Amino acid sequence: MITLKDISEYCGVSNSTVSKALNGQKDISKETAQKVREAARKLGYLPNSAARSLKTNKTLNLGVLFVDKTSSGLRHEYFSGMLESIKSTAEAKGYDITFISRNLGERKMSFYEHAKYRGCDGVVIASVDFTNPDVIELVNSEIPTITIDYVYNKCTSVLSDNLDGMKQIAEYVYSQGHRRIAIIHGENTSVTQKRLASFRNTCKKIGLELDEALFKEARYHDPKLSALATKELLDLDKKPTCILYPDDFSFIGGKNVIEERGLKIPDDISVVGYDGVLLSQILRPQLTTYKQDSEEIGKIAAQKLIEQIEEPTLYIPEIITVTGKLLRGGTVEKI
Amino acid sequence: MITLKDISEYCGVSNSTVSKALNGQKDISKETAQKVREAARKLGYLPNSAARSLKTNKTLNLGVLFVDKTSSGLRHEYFSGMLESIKSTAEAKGYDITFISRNLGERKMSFYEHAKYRGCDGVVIASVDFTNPDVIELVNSEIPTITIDYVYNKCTSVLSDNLDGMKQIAEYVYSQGHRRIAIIHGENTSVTQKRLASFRNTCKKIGLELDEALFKEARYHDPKLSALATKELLDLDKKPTCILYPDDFSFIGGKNVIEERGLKIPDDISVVGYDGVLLSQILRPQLTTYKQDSEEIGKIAAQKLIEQIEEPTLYIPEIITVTGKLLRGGTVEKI
DNA sequence: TAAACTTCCGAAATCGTTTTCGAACATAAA
DNA sequence: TTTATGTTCGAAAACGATTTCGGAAGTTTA
Repeated sequence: MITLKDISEYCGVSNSTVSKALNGQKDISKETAQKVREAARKLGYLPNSAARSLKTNKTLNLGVLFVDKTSSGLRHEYFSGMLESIKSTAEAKGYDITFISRNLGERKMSFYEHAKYRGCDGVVIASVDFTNPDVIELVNSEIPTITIDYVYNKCTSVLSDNLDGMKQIAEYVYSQGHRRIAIIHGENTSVTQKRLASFRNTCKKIGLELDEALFKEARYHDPKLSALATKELLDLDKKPTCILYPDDFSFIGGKNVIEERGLKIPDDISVVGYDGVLLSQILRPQLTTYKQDSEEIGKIAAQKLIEQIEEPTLYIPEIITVTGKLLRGGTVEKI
Repeated sequence: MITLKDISEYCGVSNSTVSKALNGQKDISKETAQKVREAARKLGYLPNSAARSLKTNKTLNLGVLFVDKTSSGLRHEYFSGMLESIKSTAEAKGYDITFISRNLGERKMSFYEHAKYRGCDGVVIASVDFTNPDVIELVNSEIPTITIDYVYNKCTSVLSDNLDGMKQIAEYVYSQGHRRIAIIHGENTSVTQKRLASFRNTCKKIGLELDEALFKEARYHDPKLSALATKELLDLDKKPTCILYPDDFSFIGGKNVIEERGLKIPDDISVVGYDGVLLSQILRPQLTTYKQDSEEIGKIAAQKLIEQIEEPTLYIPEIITVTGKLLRGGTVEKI
């Protein structure tokens, strides 16, 4: 392994000179710096990140916390897309990505301990149970953190605009003449709460009275539960003319039930998804849905986290909302 | 930050004693070891991984190389499932996962340099362009590597059994009476080559003569291209009775075309996918497909890599094939 | 010419571990 | 009693970088 020492011997200068030259300190003459850099290249020098971070207390390493209760986890395009985006943004700024988990071998660690042990400069928290004490410990620690789709008091959060999403969906569906709009919503999380609140609010604003019978719960990303909910809705005396699904993938479950009953989308019943995953736009008719900009969310999260790491004194927690876009597919019929 | 020194002062023993006690060396008396461990717990000691790996040259860190040309990358369930599995297997053995990329900040690095810089104890290589010189450099380096779905001479590889997959599909479809079987295959990769070879081979074995007009290429994970290929196939004078798709997701593209033409699956035409992603089993009728065991693949890859890292002297490169399972959905009609 | 700056470089301390080797002591064997 | 053996611990040297501080030139100013 080539170390600083090898270079210094090769160049006939000291250790410190080499280090400084390579790091672009300005108390090194141009000629020396040039000579050192060339030698480094020639010898194939690579800095040792362990040694470096031991001394500097920085690792250029970002943790990501990506666990979820339903364990659909990375299988969900919203998260895998976000991860890709976090990754490439971080890399462009010189940071690597490490997954934070709770158990490292036999040893059980809290998330905080793990992040600390790995020396993460910061952590992106997404798709977890935010009420978990371990998560809270991490957020309250000295390690810079940023959360996605959840707000804590003291750390920056990036939110997909669920208020806007549901508002746009509700308004659009209403504008197409629908008055009996059913909503199948996910389990009780802050995201679900926002979507529901926004739905109720928007309905109220446009003067649509709500029928509690049209509210059904079905866990996210679970087509079977959505199928069940769809059945219940279709069994109602006063059937909905439109069903909003918790996410695009879950919609497939509903779709099956609808088609089983010989109903046609959108002629007999209209449907709307949420997320705007690839699949939704491949289906025929294309699914009307709200596309969450998971890439933008990931990008901003990484950027803000890195800012916070590199300029801690300028840091002010903020809440950043990333709006998505209503994709008007062909699953909502004008009536 | 609590260091060894703090513990040693607290306990009134030396640095080395603390280190040895914490690492379970046996030249420390039970009483001392006990005392030290308690103090460590009480003070909230966490080892500094940078310092540790500086000294030991081990990081307990695994790199994963996950880039692909089509950049569907982690969005593909095959890979996201694999990653999850690699991650949890590695974690159980005390290893973390870091993504390896090529650019760290302004500095362009080769994959090898990156892995070396981060001190990865080993690297899992998947879903990349395996002919890339940078990948080859990494494989040929001193860093333990393991490849997925590609074989190099000197490193262990874990392969999804594409030969078996295509064989099972072909045999099954044949057994259902199909004689004009079209195959839409992915771009020219080693995976595609294997599937094609297996298809041709199986057909030959069962005495089915091949019609080159029934071979179409459409990039993986690209429903539009599959739709195109499907059109061409349906425009043939002698139409296929069954179409094999490169993957489940691409099938959706074909499905649209088929339904546009007023054909019904499986009554008018049979179809088969590949992968066995969640979606495929949600569709109605359920897609007949070959489920690749991406979790098993990830698990074995992580296990073997760790073995290689921890017992380098016992290491012998091997080729491990993970078979999947034919899922008999409802998209292949008996004729 | 002396004083005051600059510019460029190096010695050495330091980060927090692990590990080697020998010391000290106790115990067992001769 | 002497010798050999075992047990338990600590001093000190690494690992490979960064950084502080001061010294030696060379250059400018008074």
